[in-house]
Amino acid sequence: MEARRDVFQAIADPTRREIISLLSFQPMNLNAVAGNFEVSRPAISKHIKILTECGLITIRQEGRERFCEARLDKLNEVSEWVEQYRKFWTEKLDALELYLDELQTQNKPKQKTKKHVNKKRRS
Amino acid sequence: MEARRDVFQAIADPTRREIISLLSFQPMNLNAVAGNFEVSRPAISKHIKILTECGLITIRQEGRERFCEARLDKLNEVSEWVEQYRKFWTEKLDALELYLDELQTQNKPKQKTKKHVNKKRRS
DNA sequence: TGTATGCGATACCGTTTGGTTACACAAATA
DNA sequence: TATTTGTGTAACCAAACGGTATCGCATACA
Repeated sequence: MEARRDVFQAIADPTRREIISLLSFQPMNLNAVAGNFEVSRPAISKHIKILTECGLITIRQEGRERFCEARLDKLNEVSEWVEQYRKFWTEKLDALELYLDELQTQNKPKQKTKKHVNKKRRS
Repeated sequence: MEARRDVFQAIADPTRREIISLLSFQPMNLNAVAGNFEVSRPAISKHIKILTECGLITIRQEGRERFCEARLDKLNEVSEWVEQYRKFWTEKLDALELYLDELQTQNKPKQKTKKHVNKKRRS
């Protein structure tokens, strides 16, 4: 079970993405994490190990319990890789979006975003 | 070789990420793509197939050649998934901000935060 | 027409993945 | 002290992965 271990490979598995989601709310010990899934506890333990190996979560030992905490800054690597291609899928609609943005700004000029909205972001 | 086939799994392989990079510059036929790698042509063919199956590239047949074109808008799925966690790694102030948001929510429960805070989620 | 090219498809192979059951063991609890 | 709880680990398994070599077959070209 030793191999290439990077963030891209770590988030490829849907169960691991769910674990990340869970832990983004609050740290949990391993059994608590496992309680949210159908699969066995050792299976989750392996996923946790993988996530730990690539730095997406850290373990804090506390007595016999091991609390897992999300370290989501490692996702920045994925973000940067993806974002370099954003221009390939936003370009066409940029004009429209700009128009909509300005419309919104005119209507509600007071609304502060405070969220680094990452400008273009279409679904 | 049939299985789960989604964008996350597709970009997990470094060779496939390189193929995406190549094709983001211009469409190329399959042999041209394969020419950029050490591995054999059938191996690249398989990668191309996987990328096609999850919509990251499209094939345009032209005589006996098959031109591969990147359809990077499919990366939006990855982008959206990652970006929902951005607040966990961008600025340290974000934690404070989240805290303040929740405080505000408690004080004025009517004010919608638009941040899906999602406390607990145990089953 | 004969030959070279571009590529799919198949068969095969070793390794990795994601899962299981079973056991071991320290820490917490009764 | 006896027992429950939280977890690691080992052994095992089927399937998927990433690769290869090879054959076949249109299409293009000499």
